[in-house]
Amino acid sequence: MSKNQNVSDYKSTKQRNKIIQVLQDAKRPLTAEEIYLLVKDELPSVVISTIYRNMEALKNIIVKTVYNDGKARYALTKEKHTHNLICLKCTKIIAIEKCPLEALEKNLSEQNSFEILEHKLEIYGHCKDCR
Amino acid sequence: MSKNQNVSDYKSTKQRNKIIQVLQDAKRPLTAEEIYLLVKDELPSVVISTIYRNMEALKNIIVKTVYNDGKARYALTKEKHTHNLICLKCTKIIAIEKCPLEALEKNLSEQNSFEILEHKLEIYGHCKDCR
DNA sequence: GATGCAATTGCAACCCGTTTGCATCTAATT
DNA sequence: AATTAGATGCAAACGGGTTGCAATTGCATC
Ligand SMILES: [Mn+2]
Ligand SMILES: [Mn+2]
Ligand SMILES: [Zn+2]
Ligand SMILES: [Zn+2]
Repeated sequence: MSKNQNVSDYKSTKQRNKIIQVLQDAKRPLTAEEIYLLVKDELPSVVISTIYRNMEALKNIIVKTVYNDGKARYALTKEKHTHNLICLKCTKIIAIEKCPLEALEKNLSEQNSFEILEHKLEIYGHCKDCR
Repeated sequence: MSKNQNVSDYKSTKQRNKIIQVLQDAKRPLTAEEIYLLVKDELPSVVISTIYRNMEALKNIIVKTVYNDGKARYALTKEKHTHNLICLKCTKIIAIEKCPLEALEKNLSEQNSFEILEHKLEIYGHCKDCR
């Protein structure tokens, strides 16, 4: 713990700042590998464990979702959260702008005495081109 | 391919039959490890790769979902599909009986020209005991 | 019931996304 | 400039899942 009034002991490093920037610029949740490659463009010496450790360090502002391919995706919490239609044939991903659950969470929460903090929703099927 | 009229070349083995029975008796989606241990009670020589290979062989009647803990859960498709409220503190799992998406899938499908085959929904938060 | 053969299994090695120990570096405070 | 706790790079380890291979078994055919 620090002796002063700082809320956190987190330091501002070039790796961490670039990671946040990459996530801000992202149009969809990114894998650790994707973040790693984008950060590496600017900071060639970065390693992937730095990405993972920052996902943990920044977990208060990041939402993590493990897809069915076994890889986690990371996105900034403040970014408008979207869900995806994922094509099982061509793996194309179509973002859904409006979260279909928003309207339902209140009821769900009350009926089950459960404080809902986050949720994970992906929809799988065949896209227009693959039917 | 077989020469006769069989729809599939799948054999009925004691391992496979027991795996299906375990899934039928399950009250919630099970991990490969959980299935393995339950099958092992009756067939001590079974190995976990047999479980995984059967999850693949039986994929037409099984739905697989990878949770945020990185482990996949397996359930029979024909079983009433449920979703879970998962407590982030005590990992308790509360099943939701009615799928909140059913009502929305039709619209979603039409608006995006996407044939929806399955979906994955988990909700994370704090349960009554952990708030 | 014996034969033939492809599907299945057990076993061990492997894969790959993620985590961790440790020495070094660096941001931030004094 | 000195101090020091947090952050990084690197390499090794972890763990859920996969795979090559030889032996076994279900099942169709005789
Ligand atoms: Mn949502
Ligand atoms: Mn559903
Ligand atoms: Zn497609
Ligand atoms: Zn709880």
